[in-house]
Amino acid sequence: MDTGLQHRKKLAAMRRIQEAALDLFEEQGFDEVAIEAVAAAAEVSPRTVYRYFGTKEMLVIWDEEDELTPSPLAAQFTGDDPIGALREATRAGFAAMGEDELRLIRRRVALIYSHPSIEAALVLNGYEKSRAIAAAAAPDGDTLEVQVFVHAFVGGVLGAMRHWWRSGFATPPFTFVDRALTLLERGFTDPDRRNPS
Amino acid sequence: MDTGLQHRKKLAAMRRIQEAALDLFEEQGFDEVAIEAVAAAAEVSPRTVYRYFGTKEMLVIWDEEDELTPSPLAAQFTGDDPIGALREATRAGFAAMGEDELRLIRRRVALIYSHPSIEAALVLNGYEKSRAIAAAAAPDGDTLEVQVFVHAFVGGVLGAMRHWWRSGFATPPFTFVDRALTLLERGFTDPDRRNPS
DNA sequence: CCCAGTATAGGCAGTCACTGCCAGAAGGCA
DNA sequence: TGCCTTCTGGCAGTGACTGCCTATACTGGG
Repeated sequence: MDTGLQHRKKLAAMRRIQEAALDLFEEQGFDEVAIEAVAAAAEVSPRTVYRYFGTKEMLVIWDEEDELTPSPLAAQFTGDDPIGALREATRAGFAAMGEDELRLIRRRVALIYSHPSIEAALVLNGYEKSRAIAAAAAPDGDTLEVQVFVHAFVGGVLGAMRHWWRSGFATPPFTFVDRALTLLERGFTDPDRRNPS
Repeated sequence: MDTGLQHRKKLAAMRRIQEAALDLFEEQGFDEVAIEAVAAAAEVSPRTVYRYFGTKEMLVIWDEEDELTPSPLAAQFTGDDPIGALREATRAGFAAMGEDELRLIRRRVALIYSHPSIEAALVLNGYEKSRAIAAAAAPDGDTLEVQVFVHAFVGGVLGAMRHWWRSGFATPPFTFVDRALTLLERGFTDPDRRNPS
């Protein structure tokens, strides 16, 4: 992992840019804010914003944690219980979060689900990462089962996050992810009677 | 349903525009073709293309069948077995298709999964429609279970379609959708041992 | 058949996301 | 300190998408 001055300055700038972007998006709306305005607020050039984030949506989606993780998931995945591994990884991830990080995530989630274009970018992001992990964990990563599982899994987790948002962030997010994973595990047979005796 | 001359002309134009668009996209690549070129090939103005399809991605995603259906799904959904209803609707849908329609779908699917931006638009499209159906079918359409189910279902079906594409369209598409729905029904407990004795 | 009244297509100009290119500045390293 | 690599900023360009206005095509009634 790179720890030189350049890299640290870049991360600091990205944090500053994302902060400025979230402020402006919340204040004026995602579509009403031009990248130029974000760049001005963060005191960098528009060109740099694009170099760092690639797309406007990534200003919201980008998560600093993702920079670090060298896919601890892929390793766990070779085991017998991928969903369990996922559950544990998610639990640990949320548990390790401070209140500041959680607040940042809430801001980002609210923006994501209020703006279809951002949600679309997030879904795709999830598909790609998950497929990469699946490919790393299983050599036969192209079976129907794996494709369906990856897509359903990403969909399920994003559905849980969406519900977390819709419910005003009332409950800790892991609760929802946990329940979503349980649903995926058990299957959707007769969803109208989901809580048997 | 509108059946006036204007409406019929519009649909005819949309078919012509989509046909022209698919030809050009396959020939030169989605990103390399400007809307202006599509409009020229279909002999309409660029402004009209946007009025009809809204976005470039919709040129690929748009399905004429969707125009007609007044959501026969929503009605079936109130029953005890939504997945069964889905399965039956999908089966009937594919069965009613002629070879021409199937060929058209294959072209569109190939383009969709070759271009992330189109796939993203399709996912979102699926989410929205499914949520609308869910809301129409269930008054409490905002529970975690419904959100997770809708997202997982759309993801699962799109994963199946992706696999259909990856496998070179070798098997009839309903086979994959059927298996995907079965996976969703039964759940993903221990996906490494999916085919028990 | 014709005549309002309404809906629709085309043209124009503008905004903005995003990109390739080049010159200048700054970090890394001996 | 000085060279080399890497990164930032400015510039010009492409193309998706939109609002506005005019011309044209359809529609329903006489």
